[in-house]
Amino acid sequence: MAPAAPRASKPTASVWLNSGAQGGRRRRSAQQPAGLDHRKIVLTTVRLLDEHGLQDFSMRRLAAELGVTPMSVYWYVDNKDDLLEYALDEVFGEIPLQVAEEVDDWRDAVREFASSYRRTLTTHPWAPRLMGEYANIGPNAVAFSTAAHKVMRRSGLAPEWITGALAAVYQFVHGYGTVEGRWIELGRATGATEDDLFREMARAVRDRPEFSELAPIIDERTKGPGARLRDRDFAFALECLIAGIEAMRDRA
Amino acid sequence: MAPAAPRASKPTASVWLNSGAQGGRRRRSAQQPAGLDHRKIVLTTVRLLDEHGLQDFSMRRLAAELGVTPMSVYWYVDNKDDLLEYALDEVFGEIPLQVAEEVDDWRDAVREFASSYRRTLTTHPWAPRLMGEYANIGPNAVAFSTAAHKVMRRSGLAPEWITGALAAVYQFVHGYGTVEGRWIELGRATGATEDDLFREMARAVRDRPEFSELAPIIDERTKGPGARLRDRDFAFALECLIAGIEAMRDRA
DNA sequence: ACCTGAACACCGTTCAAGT
DNA sequence: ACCTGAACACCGTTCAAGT
Repeated sequence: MAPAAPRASKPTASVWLNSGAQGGRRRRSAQQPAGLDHRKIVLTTVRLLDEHGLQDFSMRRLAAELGVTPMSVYWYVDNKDDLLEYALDEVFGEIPLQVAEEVDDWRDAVREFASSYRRTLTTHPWAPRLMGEYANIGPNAVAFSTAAHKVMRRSGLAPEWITGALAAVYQFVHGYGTVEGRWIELGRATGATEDDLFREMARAVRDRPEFSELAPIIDERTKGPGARLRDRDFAFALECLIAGIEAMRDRA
Repeated sequence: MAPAAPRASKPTASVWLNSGAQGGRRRRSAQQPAGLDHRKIVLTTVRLLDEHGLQDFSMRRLAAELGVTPMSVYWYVDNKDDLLEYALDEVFGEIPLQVAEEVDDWRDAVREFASSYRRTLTTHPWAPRLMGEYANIGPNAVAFSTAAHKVMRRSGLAPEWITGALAAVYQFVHGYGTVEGRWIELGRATGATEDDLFREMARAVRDRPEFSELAPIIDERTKGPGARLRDRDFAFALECLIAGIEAMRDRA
């Protein structure tokens, strides 16, 4: 990877903390000389990130993709950080929120939410990385948190436990989807299938003295298709969480 | 932040997949001209990452810290990615593994493990970012996974459910600790306290139409000290997970 | 109002050379 | 065996200028 990059402006907590935060300067509906546009820039950013990953994304590549000089983008966006924060909120907007709310059983709502979020993470493997970097308080991200809270409140848990239970579910789904996305990314970068990659890792671990303990698990995973096992584990873990929330609720 | 950096070598899955992976070239115990050394380089890397964060870490800064030319480091380490992977495995080594194994009740072992791992993440907020980037199959990381598996096997769950249950616990702790570490980092970068930062975020969210739903939660969190609430939520979520695992086990 | 060009201060890394 | 120096191909971004 290799992160470190020169940073001229001091670190701010989030774009969304700025007073008129919805674009670098102004928004115009009229056709501009180069046809540039805040939203067009953000959508192109998302597409480039999806296609080539975070490592290969640069302001200069984005400009080239838009058929424009690097500095043109800076008229619409203050800096790269802000642009990435916009792109991140954009993918939060892809998560459907109504479906979960319309379902009768709160447990089905949790399952629905979990699988939507998981799908978003695997579709945009760069997204969790940015979520770890920024504050996540864009309009779509806030709408998502709000909807998640609403679902968890239907569990019947006492109010003071809602955030804790939500954290358990959310962090699990987030972490799981992140790891899955990383395998997908790695596969694309190296040109190998996920299962081949896993077998290669397994081979490296096998040479270690501590291997004996992990042997059965690794052996199971090098046999079948990884995708099925991942679905199985995801489903089971989610049921653990739901059952745990019910158990804690009934204890009180 | 700003990730993208030029990358000359093609992406490999992990340093640990190389045949003689434990140093760039050779290890020598005798005193070298500049006193450089594989382990010294890794430890200095960890220290710099702790002190200044991932964004400000560069091979050139590392070399300067070591009192040496940038290219000297490359005699011991193939590239920046490999070095960061070494640094990451180094902090995995800080997690005590015996304590959890010696405890009688498997639930106490899980609690012990969870709090150790959480502490490691908050002490090295850059670490989770690297875990998302690399394969995590260094010797210390593998020892950690092995120990975690051993603990979960004591729960009495059927073998095929161990990995799923472990994922639930691990991903929760990982995600939670990552977020906590991020607040700590942000506080250091902006010079504000965590609670001040949270209040600033809350103010930004308050102006949105969707705010009404989140109001009570945010209000609760802007009052008291955030650290206490975070401990409370962490503990509750962990109990949810343990209770859920027990419930799923007893269902079978 | 919108976009360009040149320049600055950084990167990681190669390659040939020194001791 | 270990380390240096110069150079290359990239970055994000400022600043002054064009239309």
